[in-house]
Amino acid sequence: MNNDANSRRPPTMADIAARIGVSRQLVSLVMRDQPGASDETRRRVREAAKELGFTPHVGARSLRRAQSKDLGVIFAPTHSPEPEIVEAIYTAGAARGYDVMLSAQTATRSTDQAVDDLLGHRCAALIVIGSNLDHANLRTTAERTLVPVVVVGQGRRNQHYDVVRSSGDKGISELMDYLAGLGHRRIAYVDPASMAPAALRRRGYERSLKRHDLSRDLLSLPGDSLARNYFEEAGSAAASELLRRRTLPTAVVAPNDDTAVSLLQTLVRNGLRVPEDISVAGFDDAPIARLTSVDLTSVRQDPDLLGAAAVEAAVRRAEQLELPPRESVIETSLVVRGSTAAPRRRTRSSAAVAAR
Amino acid sequence: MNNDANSRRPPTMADIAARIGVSRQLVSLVMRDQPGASDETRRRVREAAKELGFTPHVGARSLRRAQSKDLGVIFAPTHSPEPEIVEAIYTAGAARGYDVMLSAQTATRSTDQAVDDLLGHRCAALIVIGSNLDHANLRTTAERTLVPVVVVGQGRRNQHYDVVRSSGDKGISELMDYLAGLGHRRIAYVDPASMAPAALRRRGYERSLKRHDLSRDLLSLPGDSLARNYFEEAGSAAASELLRRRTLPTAVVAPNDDTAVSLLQTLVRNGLRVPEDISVAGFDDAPIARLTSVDLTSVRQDPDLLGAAAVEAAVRRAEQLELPPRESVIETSLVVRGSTAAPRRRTRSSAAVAAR
DNA sequence: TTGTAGGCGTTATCAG
DNA sequence: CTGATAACGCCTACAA
Repeated sequence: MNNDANSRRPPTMADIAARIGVSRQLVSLVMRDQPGASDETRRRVREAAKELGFTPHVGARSLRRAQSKDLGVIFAPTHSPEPEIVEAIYTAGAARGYDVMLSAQTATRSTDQAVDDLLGHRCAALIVIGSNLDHANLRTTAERTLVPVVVVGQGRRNQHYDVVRSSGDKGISELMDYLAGLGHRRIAYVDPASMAPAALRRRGYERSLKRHDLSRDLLSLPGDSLARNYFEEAGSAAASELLRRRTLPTAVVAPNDDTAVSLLQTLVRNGLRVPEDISVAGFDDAPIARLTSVDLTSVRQDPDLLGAAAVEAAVRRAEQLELPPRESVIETSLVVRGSTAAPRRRTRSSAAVAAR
Repeated sequence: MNNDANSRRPPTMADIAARIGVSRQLVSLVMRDQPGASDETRRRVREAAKELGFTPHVGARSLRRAQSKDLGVIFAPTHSPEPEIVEAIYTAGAARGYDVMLSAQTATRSTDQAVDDLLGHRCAALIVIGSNLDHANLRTTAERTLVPVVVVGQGRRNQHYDVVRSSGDKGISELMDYLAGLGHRRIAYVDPASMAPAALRRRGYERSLKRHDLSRDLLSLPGDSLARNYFEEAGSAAASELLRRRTLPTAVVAPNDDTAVSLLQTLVRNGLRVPEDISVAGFDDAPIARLTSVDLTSVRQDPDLLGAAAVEAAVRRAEQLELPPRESVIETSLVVRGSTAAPRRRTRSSAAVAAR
């Protein structure tokens, strides 16, 4: 009855046109929602397309079209806030009429491979999320690309690519203001040495110390940010270091939630109560911070806003290539949860630890 | 010196050919590593390609080529084991000469949209990871697709699409054997009602009860698996229910790690010690289980094997469409960590809870 | 080893 | 609204 098994060729616009007796270009018009077809014809075209299971060939389309409407996105699928930003990019892109093409960056697949993949599809712009490339590499990439590049999460304003990041310094400052306002006088800060956006956040801590006349208590953790579970191990290590002390700070801040949660859990497992004995806060407001069983105070870095800003930057320059790249800074906001509270009057907590 | 700002057109094979004075087809030959060009010519072509920043237009290529070498992958970027499976698919696909095209499934982007996206690129096969579609929908999708569909993580053998899943029932059985072997006689099981692969895992629990002559203790949790943090909330809710009891089981098993970790944390926050007072185990061996501060015993569901099996199924049917779909079952393995131990002789733990 | 010719499915232009 | 024609960049076949 049907064609044989080898008629696996997907239907084309010509097939639709033949089926309902109109021209190919009319079908094309309808598929693009362009004026020039009657409502009745539109209906018949759409109906036939559905019956045949027609899907436009995007390769042919991009071959013919002058300009692409695709945003290429490079991301690390298993790296904490990146998938959320990707979802936001889909939403923001759709709102501006852009499709999204994903390309993963993994242990066995370099950023350059992902770039070539997306360039091969002739994307209108590239959005690179949390790349492990440094500025020199990113610059080289942006130069060979011919297409605007937007870097999300790291970097500073420069003339080669757009930068979209959150205001980590101000976010940490606000968190410190809140803790100091609660009465905390000794606030420790965990610093995972090899984390790209960490420098900015630490600056927020350092400046807050002066503003509130607090003493500095920096726990610097070495390591490789690409190593599996680096952030979590940094949190555990910081907790262990604290637990070895005779007196504890009344609060600890970490520049990401993975580290903060790991720190918090290690403290709790060792008999401390949070926030009664010690307050803990993080950065990101990652899903893990929102768990009712974690309930971590954190500085929210809105993935939706980051994604939207990245799309805006990409579209802006895709449509006007001569514009210079910009830097977009996304405001953070403090999310107070149950892991922080006013310190106790006397440092009974440290006594409790010493007694263990 | 150079062309003007509007010469943003990416270089083509013709440009390369013109530059070094050879024919376009020779360039094509070289780019495809086909025989028919001298080594010297090859070198010059590659050099010119690099200088010009040439990237082959995959749209044009797919338009011309008879068969595609792309695997389309549909996944939910923020859903726990999926990104890891995606990474594995990249590796396995590359080993077989296939590229990977990703398309995300989000709260605002349906599976069908992702399917259309990938079909538009004329992928050779579709791999659908953890879709929220039921069998009827998946079947309809597979039928309209003309291209083989592989479903990862759920479903049973059928004649419309391939199924690649892990042996959840056997995995849970093995875990139960281990716990019973430690001396546990009362083992509770958390069952998030709306989780796709949960039914199979629960069957493993049920069967183990008979084998070890244990009494059944099933905590059934309602909810919508697409809701944010559903699994975590299920874990917290299960913990709360346990804490209300006068006597506790000596062990609790959950069919995924998110639920198990949330359960564990809630128990710890309420003063129980794990594993001294109660053992907790999960399923997935997700990264979160490996945190030193969580250290959760779990049933490992190897994302690399799942990804490799999915690629194998996809390639197999892409290259021989007439073959019937198969079901591939990936063996799980028990990963014992610190959250499980032999129960205490007397149920002091329950007394401790009652005293709170 | 190189050249010539044609076509993949779509978009675009222009005259009817 | 249709029909004719061309083009996008690449691949394939075949002839030189």
